[in-house]
Amino acid sequence: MAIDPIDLAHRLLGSVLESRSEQGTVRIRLSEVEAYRGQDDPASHCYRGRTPRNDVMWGPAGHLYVYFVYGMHFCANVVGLTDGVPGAVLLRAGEVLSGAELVRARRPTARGGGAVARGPAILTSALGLGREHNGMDLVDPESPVRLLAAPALPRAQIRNGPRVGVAAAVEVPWRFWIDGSPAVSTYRRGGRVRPREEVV
DNA sequence: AGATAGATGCTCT
DNA sequence: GAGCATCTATCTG
Repeated sequence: MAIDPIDLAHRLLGSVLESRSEQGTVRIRLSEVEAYRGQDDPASHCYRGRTPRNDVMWGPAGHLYVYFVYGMHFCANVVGLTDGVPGAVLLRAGEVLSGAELVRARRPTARGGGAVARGPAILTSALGLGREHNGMDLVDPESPVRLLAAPALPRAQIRNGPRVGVAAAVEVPWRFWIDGSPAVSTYRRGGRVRPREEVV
């Protein structure tokens, strides 16, 4: 199977991600995603070639790519690629359809009270995903984490704009979200803010 | 609303 | 050693 990350991003919007564990089941309807594609995309983890971390992004498609960032957060992607060009779609936000209580317990301080998961690290922890889920097949019915595909949304309901939180290629408009959804992360420009130089 | 600082550790150069 | 596909609390207007 081959699917371009941009097409995958469209298809993911409105789809439901289900995560089962001993603690319970959480279902989240995706409302915001962000596409990354290829070794010529400076913002992609694949920019400098294949490494142990980004290995999953080379396929197969439909698997989960989970990575650790900023020393404390995990982010989750769905792998999508064409013709050996690696890629993935970052899951940024969604509405909690079931398991809101568990979501609250997993991240008590997050805004939204368990009804929404705004922000990739919040969404990932809401689903209880970590290192051990990296590479899982989301299409396998036996998998504890599954993607329940929904009919494609009408294009008119989909908006797109610049990516969030990346220092390179910010202008690439590959962030997609459902128009009017309450579960969309607030835009923040990428890269750390440099401290002002001392004036002598 | 917007800006900022701090938390914290993996990954690659 | 530098740089992160971030979040939250705590300011300032």
